[in-house]
Amino acid sequence: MPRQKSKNNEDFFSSVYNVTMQIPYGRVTSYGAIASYLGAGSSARTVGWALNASHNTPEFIPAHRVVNRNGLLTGKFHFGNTTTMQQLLENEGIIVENDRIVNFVEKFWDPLSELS
DNA sequence: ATTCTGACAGCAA
DNA sequence: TTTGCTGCCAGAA
Repeated sequence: MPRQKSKNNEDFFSSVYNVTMQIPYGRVTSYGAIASYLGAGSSARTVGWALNASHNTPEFIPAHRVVNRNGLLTGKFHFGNTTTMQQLLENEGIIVENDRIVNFVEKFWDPLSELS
């Protein structure tokens, strides 16, 4: 049961990466869900900030599977081209329309429930 | 140490 | 329904 806020072997960033990398193929989650799972509560913004730095990590972070609570691809501008994120999602069988995941509820993957 | 900003979320108009 | 402001946490200058 992860509850350690600070003073952990893993930084907040690493924790975010760890959870994000565990998102199953063809599934998505939200910043708030990750923040909630990490115990950050309402620090969803920080999660996004961490993913922003994910480009600096040697590991591949499926950040395209992380969207806001509305299922909007708010971070698509950080993938170089605004179409990259959508392409990646559609490649995984996720329908994206108007920068929004259509069947977001079906594809939603909650670390709180799935990962415990 | 202080201030600003951010790939969010929630609520008020 | 859409727009805007506020709260939240962590990092960079």
